[in-house]
Amino acid sequence: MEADRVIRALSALAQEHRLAAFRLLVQAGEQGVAAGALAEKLDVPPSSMSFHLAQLANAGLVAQRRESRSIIYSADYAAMNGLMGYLIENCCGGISCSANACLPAPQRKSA
Amino acid sequence: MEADRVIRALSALAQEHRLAAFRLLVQAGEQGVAAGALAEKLDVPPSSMSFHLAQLANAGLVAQRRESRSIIYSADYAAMNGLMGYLIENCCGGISCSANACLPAPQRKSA
DNA sequence: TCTATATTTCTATATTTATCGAATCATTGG
DNA sequence: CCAATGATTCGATAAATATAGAAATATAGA
Repeated sequence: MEADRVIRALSALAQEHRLAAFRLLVQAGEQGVAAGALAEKLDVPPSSMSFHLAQLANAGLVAQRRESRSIIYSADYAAMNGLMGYLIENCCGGISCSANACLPAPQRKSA
Repeated sequence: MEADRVIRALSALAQEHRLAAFRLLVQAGEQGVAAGALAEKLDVPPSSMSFHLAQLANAGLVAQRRESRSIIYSADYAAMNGLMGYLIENCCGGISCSANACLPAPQRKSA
């Protein structure tokens, strides 16, 4: 994942309603949630919700599909993993490490 | 980590110079990097750099310490892990999973 | 086709964020 | 104490983002 896309993904998630919407989608899984249902659940006007969902889509964090009159949004897990991979991949001076192990020696849990 | 703090952390990282600065700090480790050195490396005026570093600090992503006339910044790995943990912890409907395993069944690498 | 539903796009406005020179503050050495 | 260095704060402006009503678009059913 390249820097520009990472920034768009981080910007997309760095907003109250979008972070909440994304988490709902992550929990909903592939089945997804309709735009209107998200708007209602988050108590946001449809036009505002649409604006936010467009940002998440632009960042590649969510996919959308039409189902009858509804537009169903769903989380793109690969993009989420890619984002986290980008942050992880550059920690510890390039040495690969898991999310819970990239602490420098003196800060490890065991210390 | 609570939602408000997560949003501040994501906002802090969602900016070209700050993302670059944070990555330099992550790679530098505990030793850290002086504010002026970061400004020079990123080719950003000192006052702008200071503005950005203050945001990273406010989000809890970096620590700062004075060393003679310099202020040394260093990445807070615990905060970074906390942020990623927050994103991971809510994936897959609450079932705990690692960063590379939170794909729904039909989207797994093996499929 | 007409109407209702679901969502998006348009438009205007309010708010937040980024930029950077100048002034200020803190520390060190002479 | 004074001058030099490293960094931050102030202030003014530019740019990006958020908000939400109104209008437009797409689908479905009577």
